[in-house]
Amino acid sequence: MNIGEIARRAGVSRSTVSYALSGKRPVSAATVRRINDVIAELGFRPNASARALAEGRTRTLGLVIPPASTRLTDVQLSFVASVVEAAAAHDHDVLLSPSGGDHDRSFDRVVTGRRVDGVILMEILLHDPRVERLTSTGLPFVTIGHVADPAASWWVDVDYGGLISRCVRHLADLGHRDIVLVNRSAELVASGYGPAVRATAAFLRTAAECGLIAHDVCCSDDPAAGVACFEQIRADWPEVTAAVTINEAALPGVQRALHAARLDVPRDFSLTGVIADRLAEDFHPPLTAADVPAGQMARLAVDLLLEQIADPAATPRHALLAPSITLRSSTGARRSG
Amino acid sequence: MNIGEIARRAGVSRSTVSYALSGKRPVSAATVRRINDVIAELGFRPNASARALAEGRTRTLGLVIPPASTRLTDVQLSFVASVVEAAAAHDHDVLLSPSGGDHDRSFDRVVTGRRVDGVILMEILLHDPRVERLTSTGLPFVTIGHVADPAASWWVDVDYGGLISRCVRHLADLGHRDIVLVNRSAELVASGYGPAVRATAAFLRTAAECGLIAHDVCCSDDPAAGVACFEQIRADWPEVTAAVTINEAALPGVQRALHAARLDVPRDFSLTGVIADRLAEDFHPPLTAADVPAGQMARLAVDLLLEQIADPAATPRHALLAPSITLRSSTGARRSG
DNA sequence: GGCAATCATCGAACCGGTTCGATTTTCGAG
DNA sequence: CTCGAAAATCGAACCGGTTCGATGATTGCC
Repeated sequence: MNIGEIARRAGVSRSTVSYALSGKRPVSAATVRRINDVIAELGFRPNASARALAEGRTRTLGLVIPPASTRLTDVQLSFVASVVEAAAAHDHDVLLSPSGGDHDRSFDRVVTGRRVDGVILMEILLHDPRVERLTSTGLPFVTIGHVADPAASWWVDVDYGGLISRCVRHLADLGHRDIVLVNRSAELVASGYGPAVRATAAFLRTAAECGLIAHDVCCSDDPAAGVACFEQIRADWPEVTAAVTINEAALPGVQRALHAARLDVPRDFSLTGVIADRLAEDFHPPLTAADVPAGQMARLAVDLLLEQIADPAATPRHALLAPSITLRSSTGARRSG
Repeated sequence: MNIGEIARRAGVSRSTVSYALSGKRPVSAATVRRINDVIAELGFRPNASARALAEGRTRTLGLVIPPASTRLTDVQLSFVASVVEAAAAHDHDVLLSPSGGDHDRSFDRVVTGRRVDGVILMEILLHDPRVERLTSTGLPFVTIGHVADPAASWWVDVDYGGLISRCVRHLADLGHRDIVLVNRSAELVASGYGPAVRATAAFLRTAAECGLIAHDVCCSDDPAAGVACFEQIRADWPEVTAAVTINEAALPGVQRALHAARLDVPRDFSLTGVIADRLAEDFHPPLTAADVPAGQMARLAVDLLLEQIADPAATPRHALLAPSITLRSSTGARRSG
């Protein structure tokens, strides 16, 4: 069923059907009704490829996700789902492309084949080759996380630095003197993953400002690493009384290690950081933490991208989200002694 | 940059460029080289929409996922990522469409707008309206999970029934007499979600065959529900010594409840079921469980779908996976007394 | 050397929409 | 009743590829 067939049965030209459906030119009420009747009877949906070809846009957004090998975290997952829903709300579809590093076919196809009108790039690095490729093709894109020159590009990010600073001050206020940052994996930090890098910087700076003794460790994104990491901390720095973390995936392991060491939270040890609400509430006890507002970020990213697609020459816009820290039960005053 | 421009610069016709690139007709070596030189210099990627329009296929697969509101589980997430990678390996892209129930715009657009060559449908129900819609449009599709008439359609599934049976027999062999099934949410069961329904049936049947006393409870997909559910089990049926579960999301809660009740696994209580390897190994102690092989299912689903797209009239094929149960440390003999 | 078979290439039609300029119809004002 | 403007509709071009039939250039064979 195509527009020509509809036109024939309704006794009008193809262009009239097109105008009747799009409303871009007036069509008499009688004709519109006749066309609608035919469509209602036969069921017609314009061919998306033909429309894309004619209009020069696909009404499709690309979403570049980390490859399957990199285990996706819970937050990333809900981000993906939210992007799809936000796009759907604007009558757009989402094409997925797993891409880690430099080149890969999927990313190529999506970017250069005009399959999408714009791209959302997850998990970018401070110096990301994909950002450069996108820039050189002129395809509109929004990054999750920002790059070296923030003013020149479109992005949405969480203010990891600010949040970590507030976590540190919170612990300082509670009297803690020796604290540790449980970061994400060493590879991510080494490759210049923004949140990890900025968290480290803010952590060390703020700790110094508050006169605290600060350590930081990297930890792979899985529970087993969390156990090992925490045991290492206890062994190397037994005087540490509080931890700040941005590593959600390691949390179950940290929980187990705390338990194995017979440390009560928050009586013996305080724990806080940037953790999705869901996970923070599932912890025992519930964690004082800053939420990662994945849904909100997804909607913002889609909005920004559509805005950029509508006017590619517009001045880049961005959003730095600073969710508030929710006080729950995992932080408490250091026990004197 | 389009094919006409390439043709002009290479001094040949558009069709010659097309044949040179596709190899569907012989082109002289000299001409091929000239065309390749021009392309190398200017960079050309055929417009995907134009190609789709001309060829009548999009080289894109649709993946219908549960909506964001239904929190996606870890397995589902890795399934999505694996589908995208498997499709990419065959030079296909993946279009995401969140859809729960009956109608929704995204599903409509994807299905009726000829945006995709075929569809993979996750989380189907025994009687699923979307299956009927797809059937009536004639669009090739593969379901994850199977419907009432398994022979008539293409699907990939895990043999939940068989696995649960084996779990029950395993517990019976260990001497357990009173066991419980921790199912997924009551809503899912009520709506006819295949794995939940088949797990229940197999659980009750096998328990009866083994002469066990069997209970089954539904549990929402989150840790808090897991705690509540387990406490309820202890209160209502204190004689229960082992549980079988297919609810991965509730596991952290079950763990907490076991701990709170001061029950040692497997000394005081045995726990098994269908649980992704990753999660089973993260549990403390590691769970004796059947893996949900999401990656394998994804690759199979993509293979079947491409096969069906290539020959829509082919006899439906399907795959019922029965992963083996990995013995770990969470099941043990019932203590007599 | 002439004729057929083969190879390389071209031009045109087609996929199914959108859009622009032109044409026909309708209607009100003079 | 006529004329002109506005409203409704039409036809054709276009988006950028693929594909088919036709044409011209080579080559092999007798």
